[in-house]
Amino acid sequence: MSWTDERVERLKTLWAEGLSASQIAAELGSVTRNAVIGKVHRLGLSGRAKPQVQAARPAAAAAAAPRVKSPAPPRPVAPVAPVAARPAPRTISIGNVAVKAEEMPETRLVPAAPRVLEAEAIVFEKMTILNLTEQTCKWPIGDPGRPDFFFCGRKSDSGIPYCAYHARIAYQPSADRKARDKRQAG
DNA sequence: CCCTGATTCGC
DNA sequence: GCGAATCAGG
Repeated sequence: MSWTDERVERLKTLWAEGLSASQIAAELGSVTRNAVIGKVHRLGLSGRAKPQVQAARPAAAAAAAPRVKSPAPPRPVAPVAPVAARPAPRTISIGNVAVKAEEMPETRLVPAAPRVLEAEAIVFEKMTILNLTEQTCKWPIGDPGRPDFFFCGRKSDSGIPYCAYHARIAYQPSADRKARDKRQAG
């Protein structure tokens, strides 16, 4: 695959939208982020409007993204294995306390503003599906199948599919679980 | 370790 | 022109 006019235009657009080189590489396919960066320099581009930083704050990043018109975003693919069986949490019980998803640390529900939803959906998909790795938290936020769905995305170490926060929820210590169950039972 | 863009230089 | 390797930084 080479830099056809079409792919160059796509590159310009995505770069202007603030996607990172690796995200653009994934979007275009058949190129590495190095190739993208090299091309960006040869084109004399450089310095995007709003750098997207990391994927850890999808709502904020998307809010900063330009509101571009775009075709309907492709449906997110079914989430990877560990996620599939787990419902998207709106509230989560920790002990006998229900925590709203909105209040979970460093997680955000996507604002419902329809006019920015299209741009957000694209960014989120890149940051969710394409950027999920062995060590990103796969706790789903929102409804899979909706364009504003995304994963928590924070770091998850040692082969655990969730970040430290969500791992605690997913894998409650037996003592805590027993205590909670006892309270609920009696 | 994860990621980012910048630069070099053999191809 | 291209992009892997490398560098420098968060």
